[in-house]
Amino acid sequence: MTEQLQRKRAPRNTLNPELIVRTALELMDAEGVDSFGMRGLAKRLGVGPMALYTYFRGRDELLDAVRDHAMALNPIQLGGDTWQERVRLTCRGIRGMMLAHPCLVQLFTARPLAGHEVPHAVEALLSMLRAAGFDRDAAARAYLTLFNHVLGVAAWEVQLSRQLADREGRRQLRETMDSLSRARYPTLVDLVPELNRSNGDAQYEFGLDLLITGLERVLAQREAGPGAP
Amino acid sequence: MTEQLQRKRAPRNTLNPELIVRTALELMDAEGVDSFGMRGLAKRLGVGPMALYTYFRGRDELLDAVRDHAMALNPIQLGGDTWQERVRLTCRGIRGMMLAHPCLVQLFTARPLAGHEVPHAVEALLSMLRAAGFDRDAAARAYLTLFNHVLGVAAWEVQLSRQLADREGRRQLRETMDSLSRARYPTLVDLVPELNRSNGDAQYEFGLDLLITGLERVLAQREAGPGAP
DNA sequence: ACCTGAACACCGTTCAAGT
DNA sequence: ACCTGAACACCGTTCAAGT
Repeated sequence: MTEQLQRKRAPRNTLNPELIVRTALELMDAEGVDSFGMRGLAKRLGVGPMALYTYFRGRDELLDAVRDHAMALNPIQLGGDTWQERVRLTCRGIRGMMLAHPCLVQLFTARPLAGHEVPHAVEALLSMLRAAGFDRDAAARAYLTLFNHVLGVAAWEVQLSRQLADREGRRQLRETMDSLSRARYPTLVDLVPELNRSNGDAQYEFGLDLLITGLERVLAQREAGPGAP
Repeated sequence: MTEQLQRKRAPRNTLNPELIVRTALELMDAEGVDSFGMRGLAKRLGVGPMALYTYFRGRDELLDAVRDHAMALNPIQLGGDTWQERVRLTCRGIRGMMLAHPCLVQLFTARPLAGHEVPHAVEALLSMLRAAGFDRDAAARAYLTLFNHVLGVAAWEVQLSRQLADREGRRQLRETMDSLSRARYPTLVDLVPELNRSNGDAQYEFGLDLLITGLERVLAQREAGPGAP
C-alpha cells in the first residue's frame, strides 16, 4: 500500500486548474451558485482553502472559469435551411447548454458577457439575423430579445425544480398557492394548474414561436417599406 | 435640549416595521440586494443587529416585506380599449415599478411568486388575456412570456447601469469589449455600438411588439381554426 | 414588548511560513 | 511552485439578559 505517501498532510501535486473547475461545476449544479463557497470546494478536494488561490485569484475569477468550462462542454451546433430554422436551432443549443448545467443561468444573470465562450453563440445569432436581412439595430435587439427569452425560461425551470427538490420548498410553494384569494384573483386561482403544469419545453416553444412570428413581420415590413406608403 | 434622553444607549421606541422596510428598500436600491445585510441596516438605523429580529423572523422574511412594500408604492393602473392596449399598459406598469425600485428585479428572480402584491398584476394580465379569447394554456403561457420579457429587459438595464456606476465596472466592461477578436466574431464586434446603445425603452418596446404580433397570430389561428382545414 | 451584548458557526481573503 | 495554518474582517442568527 502507498498509505504512507497519501496519509495525513502535504499531498503533493493533487491540484490543477481543470480538476478545480470540474469539481466546482459539480458543486454549483448540485447546490446552486449561492451555496457554493471556496471553503466547501476546498474540503471536497481534500485541501486547505488557500490551496485554491494558487490557481485562481478569487471566487469571481473561478466563477468565470466555471462558466467558460461548462459552455465549452456543450458547443452549439449550427445548421438549418431558412433563417427561422437556424435561429431555432441555435436557441435550442443555448437552451440545451443551460439545462445540462443549471448553474449557468445563475452565472449568466450574475455577470454580463464576460469570458471567452459567450461570444461564439452571440456571433452565430447575430450573423444569421444580419444575413436574413435585419438591419443593425433590429439584429442587435432581436438577439437580445431571443437570448433573454431562452435565459428567462431556463431560469424559471431551474429555480422551480430546485424549489421542488426539498420538502420545505414544496411546502412553501403550496402555502403560497393556497393563500391566494379566489375572490380577489379569480382568473389566477383558476389557472394555477396551467401555470404550474406549464413545463419548460412547451413554454419555451410557445414564446419562441411568438418572437419568430414577430420577427417575420418586421422583416416583411422592412422589405415592403421603401416601396410602399 | 433633550440630549440626556437620546444619548448613548437604550433609545426607547425608535423602531417600527415600516421604518425598517423603508430603510431597507433605500439600501437595496442603492447598493443592490447582494450587498444588503442585516448588520448594515441595523447600523443605518442606529440600533444593534438583533433589534431587527423583533419585527422580522430573518433576512428572507424582510426581503419579502421589502418587495411587497415597493410594489404597493407603484400600483399598476389598468385601462385601454383593445386587449393589445391593455396588455401594453399593464406591462408598462410592471416595468415602471421595477425601474422605480431596481432591487425589485433581483427580489423577483431570487424567489418565485410569494408575497401579496404580485398576484394583483398577474390577475390583471391573465384576465385580460382570457377575455381576449386565449384559452387556458395560451393565457398562462402568454402571461409567463410577457412577464419574463419585462423582467429580463429591466434586469439587463439595472445590472448595466450598476456596472457603469463605478470605475472598476467600466474598465472591466471596456476590457471585455476590446478583447473580442474581430477575426472570430466579425458581426459581434461590428455591432458592439448597437448592442451597447440599445437602451431600455427601445429594447423593451421592440420585444413587446414581437410578442404582441405573435399573440395576434395565435388568436387569429384559433378563431379560424375549428372552421378551416 | 423592545432592545442589547456576547457568542456561535460560518464566509472570502491576506499574510507569513513551510516544503 | 505548491500547499498549510493562523488570523482578519466580515456575515446571519441563537441565547441569555437587561429594561
